[in-house]
Amino acid sequence: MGVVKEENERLKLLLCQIVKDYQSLHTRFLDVLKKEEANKSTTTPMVGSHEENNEEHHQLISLSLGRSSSNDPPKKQEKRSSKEDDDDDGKHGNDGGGGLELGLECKFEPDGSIEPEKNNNPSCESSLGKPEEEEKEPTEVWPPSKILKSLKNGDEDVSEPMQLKKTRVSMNDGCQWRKYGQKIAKGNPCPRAYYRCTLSPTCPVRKQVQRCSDDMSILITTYEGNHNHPLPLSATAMASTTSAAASMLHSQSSASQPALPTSLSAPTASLSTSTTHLHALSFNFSQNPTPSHHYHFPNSSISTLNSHPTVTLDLTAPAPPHNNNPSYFSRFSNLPTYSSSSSSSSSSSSCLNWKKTSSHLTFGGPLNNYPAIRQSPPYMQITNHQALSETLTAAATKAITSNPSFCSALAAALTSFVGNNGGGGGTASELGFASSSYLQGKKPSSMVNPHQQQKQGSLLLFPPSNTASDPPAD
DNA sequence: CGTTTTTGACCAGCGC
DNA sequence: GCGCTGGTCAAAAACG
Repeated sequence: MGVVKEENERLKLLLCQIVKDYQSLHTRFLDVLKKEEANKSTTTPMVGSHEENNEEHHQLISLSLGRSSSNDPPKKQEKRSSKEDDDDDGKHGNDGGGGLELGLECKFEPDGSIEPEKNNNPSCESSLGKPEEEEKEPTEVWPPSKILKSLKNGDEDVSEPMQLKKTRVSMNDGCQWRKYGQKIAKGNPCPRAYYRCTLSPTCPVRKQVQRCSDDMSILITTYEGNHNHPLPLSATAMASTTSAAASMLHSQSSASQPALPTSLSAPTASLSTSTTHLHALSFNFSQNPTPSHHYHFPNSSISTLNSHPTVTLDLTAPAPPHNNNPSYFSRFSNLPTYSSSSSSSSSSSSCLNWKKTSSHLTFGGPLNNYPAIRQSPPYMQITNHQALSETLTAAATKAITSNPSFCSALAAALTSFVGNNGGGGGTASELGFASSSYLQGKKPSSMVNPHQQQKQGSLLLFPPSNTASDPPAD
């Protein structure tokens, strides 16, 4: 039904355009007739001149169609013929040379579909299509083979064959992963991919990658387990950044709701990313009835408003002069699962849904326990927000500036983590987070604006290190 | 030829 | 018990 509706909408738009085109042509035709009448009244009617006028007439009409004859929909020619039924001597001799153009912009493919390179990314604008024709394509699963196929059909990617050939996944989060399964999950037409960490044969870390159903340019990554081996530097850098963020979230949540572990609602992370710049990151903690704490990384935020902690990384908009005003973030707070940046430039959003297992939320993260770092208890107690914010700022800045993927990507995410019990002292067997990351070289360009192809990146949230966490307060 | 991805099958947990 | 769903396995295919 969705597909049919969309097709219907497209046809409606097309019909509107054709009608408009027809009216325009009709007006021009009347003008031509008037001119012709005027000429007739001032010159002696002769056969030769009549033919000449006819020829001119045909030419004008033909030019006014403004479309190549080969692609003209039959309807148009019919219209023209009906207009010229008084001299139907077969004149399809439109020389098609320059002249007036009332082109519809959209090309008709042999199969009847509208050509403008459809872009599944709602935030992308086709440079060919009319804005009103840019409707969301139905969500669709994009296996690599299909992606490649679709890319081959397009012409915009011819200049980037390297990207097309690359089908293997390379998760740029500092670890190496091997895909071991794929499944269509309920509620999301995009398949969920399952990866194992291959840095160590015995590493139990798993991660799941799935496209956001709302914006398929966004990938949602969920980690589970703990690495039993050293992490690469790149992963460590991100870990230091994201663990701090996670710590803050967790701290806030646990501090305010120590006895209600399961009441920590699945946080929603939304992030906007730009194609080239990561502007900043900001953390806004507001919890009733306590005053809000706001940590500012320009244009981005992580907030734990009430029961819906939200992480927002707006990497597109320039930093407002004083965006530590909570209202700046209000648009992102309390969003159910998804929020979109209002960025006028290319942007996309992601929603990260927390996975809830049993009675506790889990997110896993590429946790690194090795060699001596033990997984932190489910609750981290952070008492000095100011100090932490500074640490976080430094860590984030360092990680962001040192890792190009941050700059090119978007993506990112969030989270929360959680313990599996509220009373503290639980088994703490699960700790994690979700984040957005990207599939390098696997991103179907048919789904993104070419200008956005560099936007994907990753922001990984790692569990806090021992230095940033304490045992549960209670 | 070794590694990785794909994909159908299998299994377990859960709700009805 | 049955069906649905999510996670994993493993053989085949694809890739480099």
